[in-house]
Amino acid sequence: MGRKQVPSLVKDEKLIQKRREEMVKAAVILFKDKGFHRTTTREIAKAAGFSIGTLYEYIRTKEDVLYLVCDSIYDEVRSRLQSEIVMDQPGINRLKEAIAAYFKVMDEMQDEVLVMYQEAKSLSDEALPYVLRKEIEMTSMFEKLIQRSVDAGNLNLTEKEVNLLAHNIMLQGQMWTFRRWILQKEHTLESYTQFQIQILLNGIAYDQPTNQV
Amino acid sequence: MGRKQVPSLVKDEKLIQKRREEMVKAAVILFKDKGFHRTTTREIAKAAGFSIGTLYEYIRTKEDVLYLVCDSIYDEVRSRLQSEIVMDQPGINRLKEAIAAYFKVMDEMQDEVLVMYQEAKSLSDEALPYVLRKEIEMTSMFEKLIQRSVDAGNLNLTEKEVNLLAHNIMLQGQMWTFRRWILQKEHTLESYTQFQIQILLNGIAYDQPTNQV
Amino acid sequence: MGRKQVPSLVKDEKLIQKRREEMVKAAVILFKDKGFHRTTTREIAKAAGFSIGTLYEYIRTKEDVLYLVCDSIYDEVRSRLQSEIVMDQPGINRLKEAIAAYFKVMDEMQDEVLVMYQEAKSLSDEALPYVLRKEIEMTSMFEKLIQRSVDAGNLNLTEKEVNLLAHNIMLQGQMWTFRRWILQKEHTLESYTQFQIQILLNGIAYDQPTNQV
Amino acid sequence: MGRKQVPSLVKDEKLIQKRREEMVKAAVILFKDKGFHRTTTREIAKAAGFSIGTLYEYIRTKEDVLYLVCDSIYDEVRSRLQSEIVMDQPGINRLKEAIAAYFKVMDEMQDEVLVMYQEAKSLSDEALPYVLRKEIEMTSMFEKLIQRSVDAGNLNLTEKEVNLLAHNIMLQGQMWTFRRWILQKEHTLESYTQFQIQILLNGIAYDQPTNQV
DNA sequence: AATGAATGAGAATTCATTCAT
DNA sequence: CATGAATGAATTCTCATTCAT
Repeated sequence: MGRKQVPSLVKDEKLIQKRREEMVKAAVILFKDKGFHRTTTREIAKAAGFSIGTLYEYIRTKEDVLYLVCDSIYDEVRSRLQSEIVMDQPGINRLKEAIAAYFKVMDEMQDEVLVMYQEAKSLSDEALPYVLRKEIEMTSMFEKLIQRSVDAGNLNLTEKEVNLLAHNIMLQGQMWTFRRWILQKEHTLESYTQFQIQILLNGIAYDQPTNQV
Repeated sequence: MGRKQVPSLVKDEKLIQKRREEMVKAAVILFKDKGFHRTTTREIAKAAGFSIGTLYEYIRTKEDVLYLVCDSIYDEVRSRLQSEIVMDQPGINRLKEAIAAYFKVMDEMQDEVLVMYQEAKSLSDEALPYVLRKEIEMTSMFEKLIQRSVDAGNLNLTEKEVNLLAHNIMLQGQMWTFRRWILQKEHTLESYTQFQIQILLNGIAYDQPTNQV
Repeated sequence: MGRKQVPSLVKDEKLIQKRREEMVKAAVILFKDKGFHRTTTREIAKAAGFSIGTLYEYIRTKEDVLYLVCDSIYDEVRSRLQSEIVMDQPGINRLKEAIAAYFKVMDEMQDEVLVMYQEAKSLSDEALPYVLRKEIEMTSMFEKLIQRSVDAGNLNLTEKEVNLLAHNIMLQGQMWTFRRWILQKEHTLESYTQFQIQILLNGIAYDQPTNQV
Repeated sequence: MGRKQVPSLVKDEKLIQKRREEMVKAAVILFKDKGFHRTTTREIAKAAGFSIGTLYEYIRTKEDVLYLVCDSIYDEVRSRLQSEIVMDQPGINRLKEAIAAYFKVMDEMQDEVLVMYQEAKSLSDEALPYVLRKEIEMTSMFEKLIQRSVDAGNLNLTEKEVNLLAHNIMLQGQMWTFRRWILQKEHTLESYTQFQIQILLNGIAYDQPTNQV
């Protein structure tokens, strides 16, 4: 639901999925290395293991590859996240765990995350909204988690503050990859996670006086 | 100090500076609109008001333009910041004022900031370090401010935490432009600033119980 | 007699004929719309109702389709013409009737005629003579009709003049389709036919003074 | 007046004209030989004596070349015609001379005429009207000549007949090139001209009884 | 210093044809 | 016989860069 249709000349749906996976996998590596614009369609085809003609049996334009890449990365992030997060129980600790899980996924998928956020801007006006929607969906996942703690009386936040907090979480996860060149020199994922959670939550939680997480 | 030399065929330094300013001004607008790769050197020259031949009298490659753009934006950010921040006196309030001033500058220079962070990755391995260094310098400006509060006993943070906090500040400023499509729909710069400062500081300041900024 | 052999991988002659008819029918529509070069073999196959693989079971190259199209149109023109023309009796009126019948067929088969004369030039040096021969055959049909009137003493023309007159008739029929964009705005088929016959014949017939047809 | 603007990146109008002439000259030869679609832009550039890059400094698309070719041929035809036709005096003989002059120009410019009428259909919907208008203009030149003889009482024709007669003349001129493969085997330009004029006029002129021209 | 015409390597995309299933 | 996925040569067009004037 809500996914942009990328037309293919090939009919076999299974095959389409398989080939596109190969294509996306190859493209991520290339995009990470050289960026979307400096990567040629021929390189993508070659790296994916098929001919340029075959590539174009599964997409319409080079930009389609970028869209598929972004789409696929979001799906992967979400799927990994869902397997790590238990959303059944409320509470600050659930939220903390979710944040940590999210940071972990960002850490594991650094290359993909980097590619997605660096190159998404090259999507056409038509494709971009689909990708932005996914970002909003992920953000609202955190909003819901935070809201639960608010509802449970563990946090005292207005709606706008909940929203902003969710954005902060999202961006701090991305920051770990964007600023890897400096952050990952000086911090481990664990220390980074610990401190960010502390900053995010301790200022706003009721049970403050003690500074521990 | 630490600026990459961009060679020019023209001798007159005054003229070089003038032409490059025109060129950068034109390029920022174009890059914001179409991105670095989709902007042609012809377009830059035309928008800057001179011929393609003249453009190449003042740069060596298209990438030089990007470097000059990034360089110039950093200088502008810093210069605006410095005129707003009083660094002579320590204290949490000074820090808060600095953060607010930084957010304000980011807000005023949204287009430029967007261009710089979106396109800097297209810089060559040779030019990139010069730009990253500027980012580090700006970050350490905040580090110093924070450190003063630590030294003055207003904050209790390890060196790594100071570093991370500075990064958080930097990124939150950028986030205001990156996520403008969603943030600026729901928040004003003032409310955004207020809340981010609250999150950043209240969790770590000694004088917590009261939730004011 | 005198038809170019287009090889097929399929043995069943009935089937070959059936498939080729489907293919030609589809191709005429496409060629009329987009021209031979802008029409793809895939489109032809699809419009004909079978797969690209099947198309190539019945032809060797795309040009074969064009040849089959031209060939088929000529056959259709001739067949329609023969059912309308009575060649048994001589006389000027027979000739006039034949011309009118020919113009009528051209009018009915406008699309096909247009395609044939516009695209025949794309035939290879090998195939072209077969098509030209058909044109010559049709021309000489008119030559024979005219010659009969000459032999019967109704017209006074040299052999070369008979030939040229036949060409004029042929071209005036085609002109009705070629220049449809202007002619068919200002004339009906009937008025066009009337006047052309008048021009063609009254100048050369013995019984001139009266200007009637 | 009424000419489609073909944009060029080059500013020097003189140069544009010169290069386009070279380009058209080269293209006519190639188009005659292989047709528009089978001729590549690289071939055109090479034959014109400049690089592919330079070619595209003077046109926007390949189709522009075709338009320039058609446009230039029409201009050439008209200019040659005007230098041969005296339009000051009326009379049947003036008309006959004009027809002969037109046939002569068609004969001299066979290659160009062939190219124009075979390939004009490949023009876009946007460019085609400009070319058709030229055809109409030429046709109405003959209309005017015929009308004069009508006005002078030498011919007795309705307006529609005048129009159709003009079309006949136009097409007979073109026919000399279209059907060159057969006509020019059996006729000289002179005999062709003589006979066509006789057919066209003798049937409609008042002074008929004697069949000579 | 300024200009802008010339260059050609390079990039995306198409499409006739083949061939394994 | 029928299918349609695979192929890659070929084509149009772009654009950073140069250099003669």
